[in-house]
Amino acid sequence: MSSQSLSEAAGVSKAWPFEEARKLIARLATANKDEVVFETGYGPSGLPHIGTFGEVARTTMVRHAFRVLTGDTVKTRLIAFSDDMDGLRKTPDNIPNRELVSQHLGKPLTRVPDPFGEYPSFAAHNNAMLRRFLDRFGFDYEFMSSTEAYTSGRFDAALLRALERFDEIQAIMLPSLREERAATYSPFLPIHPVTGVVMQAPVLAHDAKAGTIAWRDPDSGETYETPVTGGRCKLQWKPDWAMRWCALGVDYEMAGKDLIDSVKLSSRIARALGGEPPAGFNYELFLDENGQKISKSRGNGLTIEEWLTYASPESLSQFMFQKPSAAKRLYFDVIPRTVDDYLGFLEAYPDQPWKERLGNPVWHIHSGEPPQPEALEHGDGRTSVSFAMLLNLAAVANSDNPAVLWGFLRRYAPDASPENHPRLDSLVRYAVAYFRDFVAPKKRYRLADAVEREALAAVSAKLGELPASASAETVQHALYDIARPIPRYQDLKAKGATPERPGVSNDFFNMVYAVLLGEERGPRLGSFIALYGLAETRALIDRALAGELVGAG
RNA sequence: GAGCGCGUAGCUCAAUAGGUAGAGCAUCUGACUUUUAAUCAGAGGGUCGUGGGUUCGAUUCCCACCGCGCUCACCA
Repeated sequence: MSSQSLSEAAGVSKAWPFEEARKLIARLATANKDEVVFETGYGPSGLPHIGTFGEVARTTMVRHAFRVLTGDTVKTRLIAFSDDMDGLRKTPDNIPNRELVSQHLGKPLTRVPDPFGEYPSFAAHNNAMLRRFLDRFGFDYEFMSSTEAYTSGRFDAALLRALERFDEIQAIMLPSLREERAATYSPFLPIHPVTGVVMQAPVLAHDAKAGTIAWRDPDSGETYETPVTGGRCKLQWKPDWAMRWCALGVDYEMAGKDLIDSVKLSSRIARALGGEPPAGFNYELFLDENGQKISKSRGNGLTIEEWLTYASPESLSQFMFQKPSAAKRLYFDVIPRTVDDYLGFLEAYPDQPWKERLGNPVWHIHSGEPPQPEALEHGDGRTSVSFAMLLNLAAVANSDNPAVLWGFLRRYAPDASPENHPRLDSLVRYAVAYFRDFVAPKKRYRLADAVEREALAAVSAKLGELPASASAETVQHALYDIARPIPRYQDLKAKGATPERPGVSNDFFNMVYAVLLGEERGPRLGSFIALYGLAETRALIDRALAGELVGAG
């Protein structure tokens, strides 16, 4: 496992981050640059979502693969670019103070007040949300504000170049637009000197030498001559993207498949500006359970908060690593499987040769340093605990208390604890959350009839007599002895059963599950009661007999 | 109209360097604690969408076709 074999394996790895990184190396060979810039962009709404995570996570994987391929001899940067100079198109539905915001329609988001009253502007609020989001996952990035880049003059040279190539840009853009739109299209959008609105007005004239455009305000009829520099104009989206690539020297940017045409147009514009469009690829979109595109407005699919309620960020990275070029359905059911995929890869990693390690998602997820897998030690071996198993266990334990699950785990591995298995503990907590939200609400309790009430009362009385520390075995036998005399539950066909000492049929236990747990099946009752607590079980029986569970279920 | 993705076991999906198809769940069988599986062992089940081509050999590469679905064509 020398570093030699790592770099050899990296050179031929078929894992997609390496394939992407190789595109960059090829690009670098002709570009004569000493650093590589990765970019991810964010629209005006700025609110981070699961796709935001995916794009940054995937870009970070390519960046890391590139660093390994080049032996970290080339500087890399990841720019998180916020389009906060875009005009506010419509008032969002999900904000307070909508009337305040609606007075500023059309202005750059950095000049719209923050409806939440916490930041100097709406854009500042959204940008803060974005950064908090990215920081939460520990992404390494440089934040960049479009407004700041424009007003600081950082884009000035590229803007003047764009003005110079005005006609070339129009020649690229106009054929892609409908006739009526093409008639008024301008790559430059002046900021109205009086109202501050981002104007979509036809350009009457452009003067590359003076660095200005002339345009007419359609409302007042007044004409203005506005410099394209210093934040007094911004560019329309596709030219904007192209200009930014050139100004910032962006080498790599990926985008969703819905942007294929935009990437093509922006790339042509970038060449017209004398630049080379970045490498990158178009990833497939995420679909919901029914194969529909996930959209925030429709609220289908899965949100990142939902994912992180039931599984770790690493498992989400695992999902994002898998085949970006294939459409993936992203809905609740994929979580447990993805988590277990991740755990499986984590477990396989230490024993793999480099060639396979570099194709192993956990190498990419953890930037080449995946953590040790956590397994339970028991007897002569180690057992890894899968998420599916924990979900099952949570249902069996019928508890949303992690300590109860740990009680079951400790029966298996007495030395295990949340302290010495922290990641397993978080897995337990996720499983419990799943139980609480998806299993518990589906419980359907039923009322006990006269015979069942009597049996349960007898169980409760018996539990009252036993010491609180009674073993699972003791409780189990006590249950048999209670059910045995009841004709309804006698089973003469049970193994070892005699007419004098009949066996106990499943019906007894099924009754307990249905009445006490609201389930058709359940845990081995002796074990369950011993762990759940004798007093707690008696309280549960009291509630069941009082009919409280039926209402609650 | 343009650009994609996907068609593999009943279901959900794998198969990263062409070489006799795998997993999980489901189903069935057996063992075991006098019920219930965080148990163990095993079984069944697929002409890898259709038809061609390249090859000693194709689920894999190429072409065509069929089916399902998505995206774009207003704005970002």
